[in-house]
Amino acid sequence: VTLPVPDLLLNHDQPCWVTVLVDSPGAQGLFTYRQPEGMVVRLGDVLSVSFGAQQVSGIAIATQVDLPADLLPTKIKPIQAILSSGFFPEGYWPLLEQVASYYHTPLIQVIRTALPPGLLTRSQRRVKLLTLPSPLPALSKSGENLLNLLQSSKTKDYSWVFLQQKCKGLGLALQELSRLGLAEAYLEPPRSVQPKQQKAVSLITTEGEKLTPRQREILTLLQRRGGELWLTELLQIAHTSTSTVTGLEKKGCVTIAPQEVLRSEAITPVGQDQPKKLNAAQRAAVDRIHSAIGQPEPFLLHGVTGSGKTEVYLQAIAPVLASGQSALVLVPEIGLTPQLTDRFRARFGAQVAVYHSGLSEGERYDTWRQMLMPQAQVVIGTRSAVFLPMVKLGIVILDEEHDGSFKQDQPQPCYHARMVALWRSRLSQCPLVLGSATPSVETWAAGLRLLALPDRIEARPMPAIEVVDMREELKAGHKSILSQTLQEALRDLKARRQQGILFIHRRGHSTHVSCRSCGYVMECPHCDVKLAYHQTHTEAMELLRCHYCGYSQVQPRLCPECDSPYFKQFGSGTQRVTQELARLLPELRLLRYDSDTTRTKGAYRAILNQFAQGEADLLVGTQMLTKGIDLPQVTLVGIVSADGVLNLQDFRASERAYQTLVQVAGRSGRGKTPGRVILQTYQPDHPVVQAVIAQDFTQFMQTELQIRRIGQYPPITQLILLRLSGPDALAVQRAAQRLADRLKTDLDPASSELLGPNPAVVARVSRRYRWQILIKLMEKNSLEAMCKLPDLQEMRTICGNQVALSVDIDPTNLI
DNA sequence: AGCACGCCGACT
DNA sequence: GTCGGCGTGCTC
Repeated sequence: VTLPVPDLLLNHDQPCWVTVLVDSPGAQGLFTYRQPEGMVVRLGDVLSVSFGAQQVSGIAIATQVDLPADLLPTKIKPIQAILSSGFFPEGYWPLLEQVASYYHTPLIQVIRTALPPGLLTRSQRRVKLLTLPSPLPALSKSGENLLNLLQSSKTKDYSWVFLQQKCKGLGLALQELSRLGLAEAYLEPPRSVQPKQQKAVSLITTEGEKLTPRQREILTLLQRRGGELWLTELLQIAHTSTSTVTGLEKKGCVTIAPQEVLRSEAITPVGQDQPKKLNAAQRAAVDRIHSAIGQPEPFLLHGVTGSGKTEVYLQAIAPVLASGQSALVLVPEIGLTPQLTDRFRARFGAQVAVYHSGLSEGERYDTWRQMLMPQAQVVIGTRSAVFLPMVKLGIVILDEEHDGSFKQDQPQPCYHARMVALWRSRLSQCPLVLGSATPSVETWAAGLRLLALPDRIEARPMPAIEVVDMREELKAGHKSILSQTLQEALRDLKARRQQGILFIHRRGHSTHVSCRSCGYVMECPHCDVKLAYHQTHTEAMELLRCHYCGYSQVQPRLCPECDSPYFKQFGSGTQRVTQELARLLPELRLLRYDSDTTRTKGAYRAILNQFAQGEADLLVGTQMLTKGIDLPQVTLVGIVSADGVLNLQDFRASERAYQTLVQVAGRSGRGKTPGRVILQTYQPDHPVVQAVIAQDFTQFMQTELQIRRIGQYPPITQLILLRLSGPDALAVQRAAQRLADRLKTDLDPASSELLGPNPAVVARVSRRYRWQILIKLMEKNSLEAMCKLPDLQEMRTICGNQVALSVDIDPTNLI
């Protein structure tokens, strides 16, 4: 489909048929609808149409004067409603098309990803309980079952899909209940997010005949407040009621009209901030970005930890805003970087908006609309923000560009925000700045213009990295997981009233639970993975949770296999370390910073604030500590064990380990006092450890690229991962085989390689069996070399309807 | 997704 | 001989 220029009005002189891209799972495609009289549909509008038995959303794509010959006019249904108009700015469609074609995803699915959630909707079939007669009539088994199920719900109302899973023979059971008048099925109409309206009172004149003293009072109050107030505000300030104000409206003194209000996150007031003085490298970087304004030039801003990248972003953006254009700033996880948003707000004030999945549907909808306004704005957002419809985009910044969360690997499109950002910069003719202390191999190899910040700000030194060989510790008879060196350093910390960070790597996210008597390991009943142990801090309950499907259960006291009481979580990083710390250094005050303690909203900020105010000496945490937190008072970073990071089995293992270690180490010595890093490992000679100590990024990249070249891995080659899954193991395996056979005939063996089909590493998730096929394309000429795959629809047909297929271009997660 | 249509197995 | 399961296909 080629999408239209959105602003064309449909022609009303002739009978007008509208081609609609319908959003329905089974039938993504184009359907023709009639534009009813009195309705003005614009191309690009989000519509509500009836489709089969349900109401679905669709996008107006094109118009036709004549109906295609194979369609009878009587079959055509009218458009039900326009849900939203003008949601796509000019020049936006090519971006969606690019994403759809590169990532082999149906266009409507790309649109669904791009638009704020809740805008595209469909009707839902639901069942609700009507009455409950006290002498219960005789019911069949399934009827009784359904009745009980409905009663157990608070709202006495369930979706059809949900009941289908719970209740065998649902159709029959419902027929029975509805015959007796007990329950009924209904179609819930689609409900889409709408702008929030509030009544506003505007002053027309303070003069009028027969005004009461109270009314005069209100008018002067309104005048003093600038002539316009929300009705609710006015009522509160003037201590009056609606009737008085409507009285004023009748006398023609004021108007009361609904106005759109924006639902936006409450802004925490932050102080004013002035541009800081730049060092030479920062100055050069800012200047080069400025000279590229108006051109689609991509830059790699490679600045060591603490080199002041944020200040470069801020000053790069300033003239863009001054010229009336907007800036898009992408970050890995907004919750983890409250400090960044604070700095942007302190510099640019109310022009700064945020956009991420933590916002409510209404807030995301409103931010989207806000971005359609022509004035200059800054938006800071996560991956999905790359699709925000900035009208005049002047610069795109992608911070921590190496971070894995920019890649979506779950529903299609499996896009990488960095790639989409590159396309946006081209379509908007504006520079793109990729920033990182540890750029990804892909970006490094792409040969972008390099802006280097080799030194920390104010010429502060990089922290000294000391490696502690844990084998020597053991030989010397020290069995603690905290080496003598680290213990001393921690003691020293307390003595000097300084603060430190202790980094613990937990493989995956957490630890598993096993029996010390028989070796039994708790696994998820729906997936082929071990359950992870979590201690909930609210209720002192021990939970086991599956990270793949969300299943959770209370930790059993005894082993389910052999009833042994020695049934405990195993190798827990955080817990073992905190126990050890309590034993060896009881005077040290700790704060935990990990997924268990930061689960609730705002917890990150709270913990960081506590730490910043000196309520603890040591911050103990996991991976999250690597994500761009800036704590100038930290002088010591301890890495309890680098080994967990080093021993991952993936061609990107070295790259990830290097990034993690360098980022953690970089938290040390960002303030005036020089920092120190103590890295404990059993493999001090490991090349990654050596590279981290040497603090020579270019050298590390050269070696790494060499390894990728020899092993024929990305970015030298390009990967495509086809994931198949379904409830029937054999059906999935056979579909994978059929698909692989078909691909073999399509792909040129000289330039590509087919690996698999193989069962996925985690072979079962949520009771679905998973297989995968990996395609390796040997030649990769540009960052976005396109590959020739069979049509998605065709591949899905080969898989059959009980096996789902998803295409992941440039996968980063091969599990 | 939700529904109609149509083909096989268990019951009156 | 019929009822009702569920696999297949269509929805402007």
